[in-house]
Amino acid sequence: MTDPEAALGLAVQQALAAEFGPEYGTADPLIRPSSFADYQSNAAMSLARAIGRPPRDIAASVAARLAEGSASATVLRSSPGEDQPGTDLAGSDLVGSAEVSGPGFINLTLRDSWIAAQAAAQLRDPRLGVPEEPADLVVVDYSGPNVAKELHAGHLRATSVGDAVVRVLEYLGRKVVRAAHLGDWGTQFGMLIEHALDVGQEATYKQLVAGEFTAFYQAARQKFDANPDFADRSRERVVLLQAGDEQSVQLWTLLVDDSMEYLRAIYTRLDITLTDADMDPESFYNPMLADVCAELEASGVAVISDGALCAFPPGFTGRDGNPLPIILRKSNGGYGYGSTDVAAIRYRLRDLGAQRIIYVVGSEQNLHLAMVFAVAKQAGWLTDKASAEHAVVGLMTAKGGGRLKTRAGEQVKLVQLMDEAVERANQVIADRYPDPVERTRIAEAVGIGALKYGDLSVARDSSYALDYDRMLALTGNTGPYLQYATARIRSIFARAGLDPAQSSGPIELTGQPERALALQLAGFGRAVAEVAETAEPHKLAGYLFDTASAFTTFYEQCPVLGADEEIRQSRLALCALSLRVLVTGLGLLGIPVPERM
RNA sequence: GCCCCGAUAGCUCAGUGGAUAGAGCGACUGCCUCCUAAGCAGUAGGUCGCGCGUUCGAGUCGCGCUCGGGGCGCCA
Repeated sequence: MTDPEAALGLAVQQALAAEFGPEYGTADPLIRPSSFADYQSNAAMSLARAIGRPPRDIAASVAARLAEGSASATVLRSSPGEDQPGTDLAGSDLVGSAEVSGPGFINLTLRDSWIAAQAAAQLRDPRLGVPEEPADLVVVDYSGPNVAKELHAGHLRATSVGDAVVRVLEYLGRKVVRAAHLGDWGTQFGMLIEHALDVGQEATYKQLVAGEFTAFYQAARQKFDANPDFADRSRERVVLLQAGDEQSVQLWTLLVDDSMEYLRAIYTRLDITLTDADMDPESFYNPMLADVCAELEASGVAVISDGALCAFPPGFTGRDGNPLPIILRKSNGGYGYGSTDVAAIRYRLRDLGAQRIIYVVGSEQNLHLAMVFAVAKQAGWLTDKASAEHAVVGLMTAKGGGRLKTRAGEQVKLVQLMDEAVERANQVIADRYPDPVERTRIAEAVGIGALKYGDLSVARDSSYALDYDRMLALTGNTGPYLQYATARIRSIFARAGLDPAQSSGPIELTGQPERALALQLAGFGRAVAEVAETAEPHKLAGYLFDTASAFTTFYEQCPVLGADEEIRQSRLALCALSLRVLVTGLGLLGIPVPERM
């Protein structure tokens, strides 16, 4: 099983090396999808100057060599150490035609027999052609839940994107630590505890058990903003809490436990793989904070400024042009998010041994995270053996494009969004399934699928308005479209009384829709690997949509069950492969796949 | 004031320095005696915000603008 782009790239490199010398065997073959052929190589133009010949001449000799299939004579690896088992490059089997066009494009068409063989191999491969990557440890920080605050619509993206990234990394063989950095330890908890003391423990318990986090939080917040005395008490209360004061801890535990129950329920319904063990509460870092501060102060990374312990990573300046700090310990002795974030990155790098940390976090934290990374570098925790990256998540905006204001009631709870999604799906299928249980199950899968796919199918860093019609669409490039393709495939097998898992071909491509589908399916491994590399699930979403489109075209034009036996077997195999790619891909995005719809 | 992000079809968005910039929605025209019409085939719709530059070649890279969003010391 070989990725066509990689196979062609290697073939072009071999041709270049054979024609112009071994130094060109490592040049970028610039393989791109083409509207004039399966792929094109643009290497002739980029190498014209170095080789010292007109691009069309270069293209012509490469094309001639590719067409005659002698490229396999000298086997060159694209880079030393990069071993690709199964990259069997008999050029004569691979390239059907190579033609020069325009200023020096080489239009490359694959042989049908090669594509068919790849599809057959992919069907036999338990990994569907997805490469295996080293078991490096990757920490993915995502979702960003808070104790005593309900998840709102804006949490959806950081949650679904992070979860998709996690699933993809694990599928590729990486070792992944999920970290939902649970906000449970900041000033706001001083505020909440003070408020709880004001209203009494009994009333607090009642309100929280009823799930009215938001109301409770907002009441506290209002007092905090309006009443300086209350605000001061709150800040003092955090210090007490962080120092382990019994009464404070007791009330805090109440808040945490209730919130966890709420989060478990919503993650389960959204099919998010986060469990209790993946919660990475800020309070977890509390015992490390003093030591982190001591270490940074000893190494000179942190200094006292205005009574607070601050790190001033180089290159960051504030409004007034002065160096900008990360506050590690506040002047009253308390710790804030700067402290825990710095402690967390030390823990992840030094204690867990993470080789990569991906922060799937809102764009508004860009500066803060850049400073955290800078401090980690200064401290010597973040070296060139590891990486920390901010996978920026776009902000959800109000209709006009500004901030969503909680006060103005613009914040929509994530649960409301989910309910509405399922309700819309329900309406579409209201008269479709006799069994109400099955109907409910399908509506749930379709609604949640639409919601998640809607968020996962756009670049994660684009900001976006809360728009039900857009987010919950059920037709077109949507989750249900992909789900529907799988349901149709299953229906074919069900009608014939066959098990897709038993379908093995052989595969023979008798027409354009079959050929296009098989070629599309071959790109699965590349699409998955790309998501891991960039932490951008929308690339997989786009790939799956193209795959479902290719399948649907095939479905419309190539009857399966009514075909002659040989063609029937081949088409059943293509169906089986399509089904596995789509189901696996949707699984990697965390989108449920109903059997029928 | 400084920093980060964005501006592509009526709307929402893709787009790896390559040829004639693509989807979906919406609009319009067709398609259910045929494996599920949540579908398919087709039509219309673009000075890729503006200017200059780099390049054989720029929606893509650089610089300067305009407009919008976000951020910039004890909230997270």
